[in-house]
Amino acid sequence: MTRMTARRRAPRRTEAERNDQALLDGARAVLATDGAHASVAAIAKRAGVGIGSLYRRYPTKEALFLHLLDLVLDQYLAAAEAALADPDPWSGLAGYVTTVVEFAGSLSPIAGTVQLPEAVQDKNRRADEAVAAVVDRAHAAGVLRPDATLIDVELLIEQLGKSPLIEQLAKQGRTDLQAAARTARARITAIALDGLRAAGHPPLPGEAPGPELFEERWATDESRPPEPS
Amino acid sequence: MTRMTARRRAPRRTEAERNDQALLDGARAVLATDGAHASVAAIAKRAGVGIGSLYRRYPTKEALFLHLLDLVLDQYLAAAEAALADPDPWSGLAGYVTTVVEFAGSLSPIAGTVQLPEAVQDKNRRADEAVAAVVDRAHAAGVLRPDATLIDVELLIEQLGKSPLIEQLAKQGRTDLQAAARTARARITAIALDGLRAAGHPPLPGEAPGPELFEERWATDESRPPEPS
DNA sequence: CTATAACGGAGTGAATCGCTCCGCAACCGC
DNA sequence: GCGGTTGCGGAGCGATTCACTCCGTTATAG
Repeated sequence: MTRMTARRRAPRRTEAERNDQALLDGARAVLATDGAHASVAAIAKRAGVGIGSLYRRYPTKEALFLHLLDLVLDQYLAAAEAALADPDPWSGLAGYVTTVVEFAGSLSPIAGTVQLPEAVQDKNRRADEAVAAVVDRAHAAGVLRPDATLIDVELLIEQLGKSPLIEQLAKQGRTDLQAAARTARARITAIALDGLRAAGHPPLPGEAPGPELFEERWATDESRPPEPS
Repeated sequence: MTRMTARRRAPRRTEAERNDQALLDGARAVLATDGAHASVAAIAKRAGVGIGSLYRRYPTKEALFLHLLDLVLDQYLAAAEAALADPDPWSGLAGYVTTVVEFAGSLSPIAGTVQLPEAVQDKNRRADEAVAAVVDRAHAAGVLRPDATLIDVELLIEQLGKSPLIEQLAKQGRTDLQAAARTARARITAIALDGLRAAGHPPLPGEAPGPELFEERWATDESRPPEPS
């Protein structure tokens, strides 16, 4: 092996970084529209990048998804911290929900398909704790309806994050209607938030959902069929 | 295979009808979980029916979907009429939403993929008129918040109808958690309905969504641009 | 018994997938 | 200039999956 005397200035570093960002953006967009069946070819084309370049940066499709997932978890964390920084417990929570709904859709398609490394699971846990703090504060301040649990809020976010309308319009290339579709979803989010606010609402039906609905979604350990080499 | 001596008068006709129903149920289930990529093999297996039997009844996969779509539109219509039959405008609307959310998810995957025959378009229009009447009555009675339009309500239904959680659990075969997931969604629907009720809510953000968001979704005639590659 | 009709599913060609491989261009130290 | 290195795009590969066909089997009717 030739030995690397010193780390030289990478020649086309800038283009590489730009490509990496484009790849991540493209992956997010294609994942949102095509779901779990998103193909690497579609991602590369969307990013304006060759397939070969994609595979130099990421050894596999799954690695790209995991990296993307990691970045999205950072967004979750940042949003939760911003919510806690808001002096008003309600507007903190409401802002968190509206923010997160905007980018939550990319994740769910790969929920059951990948095995999470320890670091990502950790980050996931930290994000959960942060949003739990936001919800707890809202509960303590009496601005969030008492019968709505943390799980309810998280499920609501996930439910609103994945918009069939936006996805279909994106798939049809109707970029002209995209903005209208996003404000339409913002209105629906506002409606849901009004229903989440403490008021004289009738009690919610059924049992409060348990945490297992969330926890077991990413755990693929035993549910994943063993892969023989 | 085992000889069916015990079953005496089991004419093939009955089995055929039973198969047809099983096929439709299976198609609905698989469409809900696999989306537009649902395969005929999966549908047949889910229905416990051979592929050959499927293709004797329906000349093509699309024909099966269209038949299913027709039946679902009947459900929409029936739900809207039941809502109008309810003497209380609010509980009529609320019941409509909760009912429709249960089965709305099956449709959206095939929204942009098929060309609708005239009869189905007609039925679609009639269903739209019926739900418009439900919403109008609620508006007139002052029980529905005035700034929420018919389109808002329809989009809300579509948004809640497609549940990533339920779909993923179904895909993983976690039938044990399915019931919990459904009640969880019912709670979220209840929250949204509380936010839809007339009260001192702050005004909804943005412009009210126009009808084009809905109308142009099924129209595949010329709106579909020839796919450039 | 034979004839008929509905059955299930292996098989088929086409399409698509993740991924590899390689020729080419941009940039480096000299 | 020049050789060497690095990143680039995409044709092509084997594997997989798709919608659909075809046919041998099986239960009922006459």
